[in-house]
Amino acid sequence: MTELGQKLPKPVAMPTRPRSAGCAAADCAACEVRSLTFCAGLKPEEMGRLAAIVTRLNLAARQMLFHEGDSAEFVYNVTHGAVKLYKLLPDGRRQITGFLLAGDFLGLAGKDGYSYSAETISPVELCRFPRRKLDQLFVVFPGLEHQLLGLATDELVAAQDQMLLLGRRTAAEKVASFLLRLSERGKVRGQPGNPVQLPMTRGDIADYLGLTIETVSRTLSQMRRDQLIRQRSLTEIELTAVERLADLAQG
Amino acid sequence: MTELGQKLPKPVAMPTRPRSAGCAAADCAACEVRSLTFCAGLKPEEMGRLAAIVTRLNLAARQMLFHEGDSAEFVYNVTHGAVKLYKLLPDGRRQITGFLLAGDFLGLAGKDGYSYSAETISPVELCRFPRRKLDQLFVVFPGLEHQLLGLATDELVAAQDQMLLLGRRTAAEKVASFLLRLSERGKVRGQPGNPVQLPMTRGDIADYLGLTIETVSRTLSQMRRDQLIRQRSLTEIELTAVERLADLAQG
DNA sequence: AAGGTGATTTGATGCAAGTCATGGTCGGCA
DNA sequence: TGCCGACCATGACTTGCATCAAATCACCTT
Repeated sequence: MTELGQKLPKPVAMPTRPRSAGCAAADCAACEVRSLTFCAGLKPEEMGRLAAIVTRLNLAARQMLFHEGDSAEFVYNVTHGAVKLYKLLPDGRRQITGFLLAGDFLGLAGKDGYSYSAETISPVELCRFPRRKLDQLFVVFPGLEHQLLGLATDELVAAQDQMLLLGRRTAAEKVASFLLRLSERGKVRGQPGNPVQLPMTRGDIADYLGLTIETVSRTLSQMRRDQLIRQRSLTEIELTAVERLADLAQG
Repeated sequence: MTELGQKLPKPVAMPTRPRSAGCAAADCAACEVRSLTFCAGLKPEEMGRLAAIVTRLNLAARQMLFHEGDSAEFVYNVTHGAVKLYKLLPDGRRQITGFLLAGDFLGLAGKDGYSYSAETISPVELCRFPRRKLDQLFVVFPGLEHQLLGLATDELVAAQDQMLLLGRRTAAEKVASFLLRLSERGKVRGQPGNPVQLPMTRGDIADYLGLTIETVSRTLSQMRRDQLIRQRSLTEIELTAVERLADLAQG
């Protein structure tokens, strides 16, 4: 088990970002990640109605967006930074169910409120939509709900992949899969994709892969010895043998 | 690792069920499980349009509905029997991502086709809808897509629960959770909920919980010794101490 | 009733990953 | 500049679950 994140919500100074990218009410047209969100492919009129209900948020690292069980009043789009979603057992064991990067969506919830807690990893910028008002827009613009169903379906596919990983892959396969997936996600966002950025801690990675910190650390060390990766820094890993890494990931 | 299901698709004689419950074109109004499906709460006109595109299927046990990667041309509602969904690794390791019972929905897929294989466990009756025609109905009846988003959200919540189980629970906690969940699902369907029915094999349970057959068997034996359960038969388990079982499940 | 076959249970043993303990590294701050 | 605390790496050991190997059970078929 690892630290719980809630501990030490050290109030970090929140730098006001000068750049205004994202779904700001006045600026959705300039949003860099729009094509990845449910804001993609909307008509100008629909965009305007969306912009009218959105609130832009800036959060420092290690801030809670909401806790598991909270009534689900908002949905969010991440426009900058990284967020982790997790569930806890009463004794503190933690499972991270996802890492969100720029362009990712969160907030779908059943009748029991949010099914996970959400906490920022780095300073984050978000678009926040009141669920109630979004539901009203669905009636006028069914295409919006269609987009959302598409996102939910993608999430479901990813969740099933993660079940296969958690239930049936070995530690080395888990870590290799994780690095490759992060690399792919970088590419989709127009980033290099090869020196992979790891905004999360080893503890977060462990709780995402169903391992311990020590096993993650040892596995990365072994990959370094096997020349599969090179560690430029703690948060930056170069994949030096993507092909062999992919073989390893598949068993 | 366990048997793969594909082996021995022994052609079982398919009994033609006399009863015509389910979403048969002529009989959606009498469907026993409608309230659990996206057919719930539709207006008569919408029901009629749905009934016009549905095909009723009867399948024997151990039949494939489709394979992972197949192009996703249909979605299904299970009206009788049990279905398992699973993903395979190249070396044969298997993760079952879900068991479907009467009233459950399957077939949501991203652009790469179905993300899992689907195989019947027992004789099964299904309603099959062509995805293309369903999409056309969405344009006319947005409420249908709304229902579907609700179902997808519920599935997502369940998937996150399963990640917590696979990544962080012990073998005993996994089996206890599994039995309690099956009991709850029985209740929702108006069944007793206490002698729990297990239509799947020990191997299926193992591949669902990320364990081996032997560990599942040993864990059930231990629960029997601890008077937590009583085994009426291989497929029927009585929960004799639901409270203690729930404590065990939560760690 | 006998025999065959697959599914389940049980026991013995091994190993992958967890736990415990220690030391190193890095960044922030007085 | 040097202390401090969080994070990370690594060695020693422990253990939960997997693996391997039989035995038993459930159920068909003849």
